[in-house]
Parts: sequence; C-alpha cells; structure tokens
Amino acid sequence: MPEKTLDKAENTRKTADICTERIIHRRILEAVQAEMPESKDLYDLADFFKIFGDSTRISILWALSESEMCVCDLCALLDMKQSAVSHQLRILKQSRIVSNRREGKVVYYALDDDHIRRVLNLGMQHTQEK
Amino acid sequence: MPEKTLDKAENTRKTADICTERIIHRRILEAVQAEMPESKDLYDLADFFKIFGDSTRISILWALSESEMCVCDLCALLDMKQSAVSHQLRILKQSRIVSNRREGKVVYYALDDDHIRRVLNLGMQHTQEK
DNA sequence: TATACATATTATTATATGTTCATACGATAA
DNA sequence: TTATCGTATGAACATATAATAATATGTATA
Repeated sequence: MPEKTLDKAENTRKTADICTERIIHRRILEAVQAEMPESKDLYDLADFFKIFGDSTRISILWALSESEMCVCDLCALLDMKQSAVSHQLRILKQSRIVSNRREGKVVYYALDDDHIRRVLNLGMQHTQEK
Repeated sequence: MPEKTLDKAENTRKTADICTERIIHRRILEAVQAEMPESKDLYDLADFFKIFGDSTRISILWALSESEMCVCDLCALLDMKQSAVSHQLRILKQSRIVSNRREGKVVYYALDDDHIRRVLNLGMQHTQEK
C-alpha cells in the first residue's frame, strides 16, 4: 500500500522532472545547439550589455560620446554625487569601455572605442522606433 | 574651542558638497548638455540594454536568432527549469523583443525584430575582439 | 468528463547592484 | 609642511533581480 503510493508519487515527480528536459523538436534543437556559442562567450556578452543596462552609466557614456569630460563636470551634468559617478566610472573603466588620463588634479574620461558609440546609436534607434 | 572645530568641520563639508556641482569646464558642459537626450529616453535605452544583460536571456535570444523554438526545447537547450525559462520569456515578451504564437499545447517563441539580431552580433563582435 | 501535458504565474528566497557616507589618496598651491 | 582640491575607495544599506517550488491555466485526448 505505501509501495503503490510511492510508485505513483515517484512517477509523477519523474514525469515532471523529465518535462523540463523532454525534447519536442529534436531536429530544431540539434540545429540550434550546433550554432550556440560557448557558454563563456555568452556570459561575456551578457556582462558587456549589463554595463549599458543602467541609466547612470548610459548617461555617462552618451555624454562621453560627445566629448571627453572630467569627473566634476559629469557630476554637474548628471546632478549626482561625486562618489556615485566615480563608482560607475570605475565599472566602465574596468570593462575597458572608457579610458582616462590625468592632468594635474583633474581626471578626464573618454570612450575607449568607437564600437561603443555604434552600440549606443543602434540601441537608441531601436528604442525610439517603437 | 568647540566652536573652531565646528567651523572647520562645516567648512569642509560645505566645500565637499559644492564640489559635486562645481563646474570646471563650462563650455564643454554646455555643449554636452545640449546634445543629451531627454532623461526618459536615456532610461528607456538603459532598460532596453538591461534585457540583454543576463546570460539566460542572451542565450535564449541567441537561440531564437537561429530558429523559432518552443519552451520545452529551450529548457532542454539551456538545461534549465521550465519555470525559469518562462519567466525570462515573459520579460522578453513584455519588452517586445520576442513574439510568440500558440499551436495547440505548444507555444513557439521567435525574435520580434531583426534589430535584435544586429545588436547581438555587434555586441559579440566587440566582446570577442578584446 | 477526467486526465495528461505544455506553459504561465505567484510567492519566496538568495544574491546582485547602485547609492550614500566617511575617508583616503594624489596633486597643487600657500 | 600644511591646506585645499579633485578624485577614488571601502563599508553599509536599500532595492532590484533571477531561480525555485508550488500551483494555476489552457489545450488536447482518452
């Protein structure tokens, strides 16, 4: 009696578990699998876009796409605390999306790469269409 | 004696506060300000990229850029729980980045727009270069 | 109708992320 | 040197986010 119940339960569980791995269209699945990049590359790609997924960073990037700027001016532009701006600039720097140079006490930031401008524009193009 | 200390402290604080709004290069700041999109548009842009900033969603999008797929096959492809996949598909759907159609019990998802493919490729191009 | 199946949704939990505060660092000027 | 300015950093906090478990929904079939 407990045996039967267990069997049933296990069966249900099994089906449910299998469901998440049941393949409906094997052909398509295999074709897509063959074209999927390595998992690491997908992570890197997500991490890249993650940088653009914050309005503070987007604003900084857009500003820098117009002109090299120092931290203080960015603070004034965005009306944000210097600390907050610095933190975001650090993230952008680490991702090699911006570069900086020091001139006395002032540190100037700039887009590292023209790729970034293109990504920004493509994105803006898309979001404005809809 | 406590008076002097207070004065000093207040002074320091004041200077620090002002610093975040002190403008060093007024010309540049004004030029950039003139080119900044409206704050709402920058938020939208960040929200758009935020969608791409997760490895699960990126994987889904890459897969869909190869072929329309149903939820079950996506689960198998990504080796993830059906619930988790559905959650991400919902986010993608709400952002109008994917569309879906129902055929009996099965729901198929596809990229909504060829823009998305271009964004993915541009990003991958960038991340693979470095 | 009852059952099974594919997908969606809700609530919960764990983790990630952005801002703030306080403080430190590096460069210049007094 | 000391003081000041511009910037960077660490810790703490609040919020956002993704995965899970449980359950609901909708569709087809017995």
